[in-house]
Amino acid sequence: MTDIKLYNTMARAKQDFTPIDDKNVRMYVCGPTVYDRAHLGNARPVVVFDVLYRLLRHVYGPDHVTYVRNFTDVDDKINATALARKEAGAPGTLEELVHERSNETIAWYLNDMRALGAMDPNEMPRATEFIQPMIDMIEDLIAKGHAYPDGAGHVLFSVKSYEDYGQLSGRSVDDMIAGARVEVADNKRDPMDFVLWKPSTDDLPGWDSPWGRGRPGWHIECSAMSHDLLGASFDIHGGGNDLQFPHHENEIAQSKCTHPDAGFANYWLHNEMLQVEGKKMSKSLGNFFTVHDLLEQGVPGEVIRFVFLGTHYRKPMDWTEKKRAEAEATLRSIAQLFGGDPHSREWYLRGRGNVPQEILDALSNDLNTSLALTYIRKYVKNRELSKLDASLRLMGFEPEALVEKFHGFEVHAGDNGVVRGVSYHGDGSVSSEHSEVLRSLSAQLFDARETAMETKDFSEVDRLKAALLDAGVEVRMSKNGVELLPGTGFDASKLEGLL
RNA sequence: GGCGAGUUGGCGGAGUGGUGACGCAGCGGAUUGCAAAUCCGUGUACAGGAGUUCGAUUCUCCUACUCGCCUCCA
Repeated sequence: MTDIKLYNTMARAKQDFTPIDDKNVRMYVCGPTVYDRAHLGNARPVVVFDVLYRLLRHVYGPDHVTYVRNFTDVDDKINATALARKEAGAPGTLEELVHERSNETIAWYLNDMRALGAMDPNEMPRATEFIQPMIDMIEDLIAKGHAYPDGAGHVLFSVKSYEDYGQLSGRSVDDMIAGARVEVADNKRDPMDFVLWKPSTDDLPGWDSPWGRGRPGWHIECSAMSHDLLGASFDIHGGGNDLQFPHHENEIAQSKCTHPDAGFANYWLHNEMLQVEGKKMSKSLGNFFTVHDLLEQGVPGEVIRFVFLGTHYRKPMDWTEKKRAEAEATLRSIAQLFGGDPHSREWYLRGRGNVPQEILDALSNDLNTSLALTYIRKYVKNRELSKLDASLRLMGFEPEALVEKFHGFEVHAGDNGVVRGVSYHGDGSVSSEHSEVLRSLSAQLFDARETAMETKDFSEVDRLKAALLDAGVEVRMSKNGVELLPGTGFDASKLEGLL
């Protein structure tokens, strides 16, 4: 069995991964707050942990891994949208409108993430479905002396009651107070105490609780949901490193205090943040965009995934136009390898090959996806289709989809000594009308070239070629034939009048 | 101010106690009517300083710089 090594934030070291139960490897990843479209940064942990999920399934078996990723659907921004809709005259109660907004953004999220090749987790719990377990947990924390109500509808967690508080993020409560950037509130016994439950006004969603009508704080949901779905002890807990503090620290405090004898999560994995052209993505810098924006612009999800996997998950990843273009070129070459020559399709017929050990070794070494992609490039270069196919699949790329999306459209005109004619491969991205034009042009260019080879007058050939290039069509000629490949900048209108 | 991460060739990006991937770009060549594509070849890189060592880019310390978190945030 492949030995997996993972960098455990808790230990600040790469460790051998040993699951609690190798028949049920359990992973929890903090999911999105579903108030709007997922931005590109939201997609990084999804892709990172999707690779880990696939690796775990490969190593332990697809039926022996449980992956849970939550949706946070208790949030003021969701409420604000719902309230605005209600005020604009939308039918339904506020609760219904909140639920409607969450449903809407969850559907967007799943569509976008699937476009990136991310598998759906086994469970995708919503915070609003786990209010009672949260209330139960809060009551238990109060009973054990780790939390206290303030009498005004809040319940707070007492960080001083948990001596290991700060272990994950390497901070001490005293240091943080010294940093003096903590919110001062007179209902807190300690400035670092955080909210488990807070009151809701009438215009906010709320649930009845022993402390009055209210809603849960942010951190308690993950403690409650992971416990319900994975148990008091599970293997991996993941998320972006911005969640390390305070979110994960607080989760640990809540869960460990509720279940003092359990280990909660054994391995804590954190991905680094994403940047755009060297800068943090932010609305004020004008470099903020969603996954959906990119997809709409015609950037295939596979390209986004490929770019993401090119950088190790624990390093900041810079999304740049140049990387986008390089990834697209690489995927195109893969597609042409699989789809270009019918003879190469024997890879379909031979069945699935084994994943090369070097790929497994790379991924098992704390998800060295960048190194794995290096091997993938090597397989492309050496035309090792079986290895390439198996490796791509493990990393979440479907060769069939790559062929369909990136092989694009090409026209061959030529003479193979037996048959003289025109063939083409299309994926529907070029209309049939345009494909007819291209087919005619390819035949015309081939004939013109044959003539020119005898007369040595290449003016007509050059005229056609220049016009095709201008229209965004790549032209490849040899004595065997002509290939026309419309590229991303293909403009069919520029071909009018050539025929 | 506190905590943490990082600094590898033109760019991106792995990795290692013993001359150092890979991709892109560049350069040279083959090929091509010219190109494109392809193929072959090609690179005085490991922030600076000190230390450990037979030997460090890889380990330790210091300095500089960059970035993140500390507030909703993946």
